Amino acid sequence: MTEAPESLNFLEQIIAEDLANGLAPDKLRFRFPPEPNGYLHIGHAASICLNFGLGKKFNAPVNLRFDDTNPTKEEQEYVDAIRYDIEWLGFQWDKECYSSDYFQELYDWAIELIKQGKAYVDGQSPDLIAEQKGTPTTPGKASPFRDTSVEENLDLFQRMKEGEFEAGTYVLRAKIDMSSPNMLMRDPLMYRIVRKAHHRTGTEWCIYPMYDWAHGQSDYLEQISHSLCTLEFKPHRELYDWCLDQIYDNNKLRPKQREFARRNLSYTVMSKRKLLELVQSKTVAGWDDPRMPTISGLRRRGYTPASIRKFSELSGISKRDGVTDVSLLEFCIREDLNKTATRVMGVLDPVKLVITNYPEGKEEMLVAENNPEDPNAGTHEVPFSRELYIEREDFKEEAGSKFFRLTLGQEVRLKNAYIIKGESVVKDEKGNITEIHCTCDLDSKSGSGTEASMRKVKGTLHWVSIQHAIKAEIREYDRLFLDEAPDSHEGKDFMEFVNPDSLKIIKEAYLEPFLQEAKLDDKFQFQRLGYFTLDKDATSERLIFNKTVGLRDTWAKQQSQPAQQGNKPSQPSKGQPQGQRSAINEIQKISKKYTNLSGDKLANAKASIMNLAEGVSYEELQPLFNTAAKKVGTRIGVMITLGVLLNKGLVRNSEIDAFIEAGLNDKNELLAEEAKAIK
RNA sequence: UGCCCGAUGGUGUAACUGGCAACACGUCUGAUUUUGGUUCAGAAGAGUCUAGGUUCGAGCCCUAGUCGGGCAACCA
Repeated sequence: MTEAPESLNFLEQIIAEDLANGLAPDKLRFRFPPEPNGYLHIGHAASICLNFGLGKKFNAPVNLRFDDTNPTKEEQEYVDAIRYDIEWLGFQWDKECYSSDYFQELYDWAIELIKQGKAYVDGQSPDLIAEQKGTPTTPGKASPFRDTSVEENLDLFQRMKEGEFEAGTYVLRAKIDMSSPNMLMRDPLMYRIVRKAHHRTGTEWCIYPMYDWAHGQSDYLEQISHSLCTLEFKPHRELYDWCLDQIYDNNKLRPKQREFARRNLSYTVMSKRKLLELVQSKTVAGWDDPRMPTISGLRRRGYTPASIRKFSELSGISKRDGVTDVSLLEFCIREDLNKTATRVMGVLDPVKLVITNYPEGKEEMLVAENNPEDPNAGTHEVPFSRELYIEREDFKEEAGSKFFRLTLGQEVRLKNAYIIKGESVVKDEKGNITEIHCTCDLDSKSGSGTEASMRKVKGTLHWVSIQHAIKAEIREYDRLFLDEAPDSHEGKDFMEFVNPDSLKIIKEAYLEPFLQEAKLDDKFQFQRLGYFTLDKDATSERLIFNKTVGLRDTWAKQQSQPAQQGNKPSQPSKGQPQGQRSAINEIQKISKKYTNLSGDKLANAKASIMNLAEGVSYEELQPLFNTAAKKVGTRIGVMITLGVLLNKGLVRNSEIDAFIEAGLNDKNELLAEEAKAIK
């Protein structure tokens, strides 16, 4: 009977509260308000999924509104791209709106404000106006135009509209409060003159409203109930409300602005300006370069709409800014593709394998399962013959017992084919392996049901038949930046962290012929390698596949651990290394619950700490002197450890004395006791 | 020097509004496996920024600090 308590994010809670306080459910309406000045990225996807998700959850319409009040930056190209991306993500908007649809209403309201003495035309230079604004800590000064008469303001504003003045000569300002602690309330600009054709209104207007005068009013006109934006707009809320106050009619719904944290992804940047810089500097091939965090880039890379929606869902919504690890995004796409991608075989770094006991000239078609996760996915045929390619790294002449691949004298299975045994290698004069010779157990054909075919072997390799293989270009991508948060370093430009090896092109890889028929949106798993999708540059003569993401690879992980190779950007490693625990960590762990113990258990804990303390250095211990007073257990553990170190000849210093002194004076008897013992 | 916002495992979020700090990713074991994938079972990892206070009881409420972020575009 009791439902699992559904956990709402803070915005859903606000909406639920409004509903509980009497807001009619059919009044709910949301909007996604992009400025058409760039392409959508994964951060926008969070906002899209939030707004459209809310619409779905509360059964409310969601408008798509292009916030197009600045013709110097905005273009139809972006409008089209944004529309496409949202639909591709799987969302449908109710009304398609444009701020520019409201230019007339906005203008009329501005006239009203002037008439009420709440707005004035300012003819000063931008510099002067900025100077008069003051600073966050010092109040601003009134403009000499602040007290211009209503009639004169009306006349000036009219002439602004009619194009009598040059761009930059006059602006309309709201008359609010030049000494407000909120800089945005210091007589903000409402209108400026811009001499540029607008992508929708053409040259009809030469004055354009600013964001603050347009956004809330647009929400109001569309009767948006909840206007959700990112954190940096928080200070705008006061102005948003002020603007609404000027025009608000009690019979209508009053929109409410609320703010949430934007979604950042590790190892990339997310601002349109920086993405544009990557494009313009030719660091990437375009907005839809598969390394870009744009929706179009992710799409080209092979990400699915479902995976991006899942990512947004798992990331959640909050008011605290942070960086979400790309591993979550990768998890989402693997999860989706594992269930849907067709399994195929392709060899990226080939070495020739000859099956010496397989008849020359013979070829046979073998059956390959399209997707083991989906019994209804069917099968396809794959040609087999005496000479194959296998992956170079799948063979070692001599290998340890942990190598589950082909070695001399060992058996492995060729996926969907036969069990083979490595026999000998052919090398060139430099000692490079040019051919591997093996024999195969002709009774072991996969799916034949013979006893031989059921045999357990150490590993399974993917392969292609040389004579049947088709060639293709493969593009593998690595993270675009070497740093987890490339734009978070003061004094360093994010471009310094660009990963020079983010793109690896394999000009000639060998694929099974089934792939000749691949179409643009098809998703494949190249078995044991990863997920791949056809690139839009591909033609039937020249196939090109993008690697979306690799399979999880515990083998590669093991390999790179001891060597600690620097060729792959290492995982973020803040704090303690995981998996192993040092003595000091162990002491902390035991100490934590120290005060809950008594009798034998207490004695045992103390003994363990003293024992572990033998392996602790002063450098490790010293930082723990700052342990919060309330973490008594930890401080006791530190005190005991300190005692052991002092016993071993550690020289006292002021830090140590201070720590002991604090312990002596502590309310906790156990701590005071330990302190006394080493005083 | 002002105003606003935030702070919970390595990361992202929860904690039904004061009651045993949970979930996911990641990490590590083990089992299964014709993908070193998937799946399954398990583990480690948090004294909830600090110091006080209210309370039988505080991640949550109050006070004061600390740290981080935002705010002075004719951008949105």
